[in-house]
Amino acid sequence: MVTGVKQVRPSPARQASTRAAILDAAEELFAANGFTAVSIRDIARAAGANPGSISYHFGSKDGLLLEIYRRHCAPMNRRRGELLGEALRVRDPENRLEAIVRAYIVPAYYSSADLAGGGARFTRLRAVMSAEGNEVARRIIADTFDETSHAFIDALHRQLPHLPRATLVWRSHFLLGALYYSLVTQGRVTRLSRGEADGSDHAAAIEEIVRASVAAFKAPAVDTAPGRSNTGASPRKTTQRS
Amino acid sequence: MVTGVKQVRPSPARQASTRAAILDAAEELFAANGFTAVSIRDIARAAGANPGSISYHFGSKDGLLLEIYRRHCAPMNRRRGELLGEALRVRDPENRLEAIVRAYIVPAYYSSADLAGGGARFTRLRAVMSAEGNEVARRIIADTFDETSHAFIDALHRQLPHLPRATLVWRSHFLLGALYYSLVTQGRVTRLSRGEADGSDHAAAIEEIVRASVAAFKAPAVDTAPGRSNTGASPRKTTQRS
DNA sequence: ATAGTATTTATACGATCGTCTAAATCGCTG
DNA sequence: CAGCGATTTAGACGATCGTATAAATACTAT
Repeated sequence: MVTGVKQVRPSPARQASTRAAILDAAEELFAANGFTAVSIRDIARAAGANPGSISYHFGSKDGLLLEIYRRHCAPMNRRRGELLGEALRVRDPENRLEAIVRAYIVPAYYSSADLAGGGARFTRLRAVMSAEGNEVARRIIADTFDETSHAFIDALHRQLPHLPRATLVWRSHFLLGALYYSLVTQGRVTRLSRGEADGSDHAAAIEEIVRASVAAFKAPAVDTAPGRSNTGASPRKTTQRS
Repeated sequence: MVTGVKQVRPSPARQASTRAAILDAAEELFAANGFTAVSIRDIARAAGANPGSISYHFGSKDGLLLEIYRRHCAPMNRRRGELLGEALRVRDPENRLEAIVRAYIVPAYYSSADLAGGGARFTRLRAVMSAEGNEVARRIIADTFDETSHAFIDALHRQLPHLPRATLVWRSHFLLGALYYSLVTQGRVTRLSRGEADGSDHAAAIEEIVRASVAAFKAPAVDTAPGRSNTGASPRKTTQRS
């Protein structure tokens, strides 16, 4: 069955360039339009390659997606680990919290040097695959990203020991959602702010997310006891448990 | 044709039941798997209907999606308007801010009475369409939701006049992203919290998002002047403008 | 009950999907 | 230069896609 992934060792032919062009094109197209909506032929056309060469290099469409994840996950999470290590050495607790948050966010935009600009593109792709419920992506996330997220949450927990872990998980989840959405729907920020903000300005987005997330993390935990009063919004306020 | 939802109207034929069954099935499938990945035949099978009847009732696949939006948008945004009006009448400024935020969030989970449980499902669908860059959805969002979002941001601006509008747009954007992601990836919260939190508990999710968002909105604005010092995280800190 | 309309059904169409095969071409090595 | 493995190419396969059509059926109104 054409094996799966070839062994890129003796550096043969123009293989490297075609392979990289396919990966780049697929990443861009998947991130912009979703997995199912993009055909093998679309990718081949964008990469200037033959549809058959995609099967040759990656075996299948799933194999191509898997390889896209492979080339990004390791550098991104390694960078996150480095920055988290640096953050934990920050003396001032206030600055340390921000540094931890920043260590989680920044590599999602700028992952590694050799894939210039690819960090944000790959993160956008992750957002789209997550929304589509892609099975390949789901498996990789559980295998690879949960570990990094746990390390991040542990660091937050040491920093904010008065908050339950569940609270930190929720807020990390919101942070990731905000980050994803900022990459998926960039035009809306520009439009709603009437040009006052630029939704495609990654540097600005990072600063805004950091500021908002740090404030969110520092908020007191939600009181989970039943019978809270609210502003009369929810029609069904049963406070169900487990 | 044992459809679930009744529609006691002038009751022409079994039209109402089939039509509603198709809408329900399509909404569920689109929200779970994306637009392109779900075929007309999938929907027909799930709805217990004939593929041809979808063309008959909705003209095309795009027409079906459009109708899904149509039946949800008006009730959801009307409810948001009502709750925003109530929120603005809250005396205490602290509670008023929370009420405003709640007015934006709650209808996304519980939109209207006659579409029980459909609010969260439709919001999840919006999240997925947004991620996929669906053109039908994009047009509807710009036409319908921007107005509601502007009203929401205006209310926030009156409440927090010291913050630039751009800051409020960013944070509203993050709020929406968090909300979307909490509906798209519910299992991850449960998994990362090791069962301490339930990602599918909408009531809990609302309280967590409200708490986190209110805190985020109250944070001071990001200093947009160039040359800020940071904790040494970002490799490229150029603070580019426009 | 019968006529007429609304809806559902079976079926077919052309297009496009992911994948496979075999031949052509490339780039290196002996 | 000849040979050979690596890569690219053109083409075809069956499956499935969205949609249209015409016949069959269900319902309403007279």
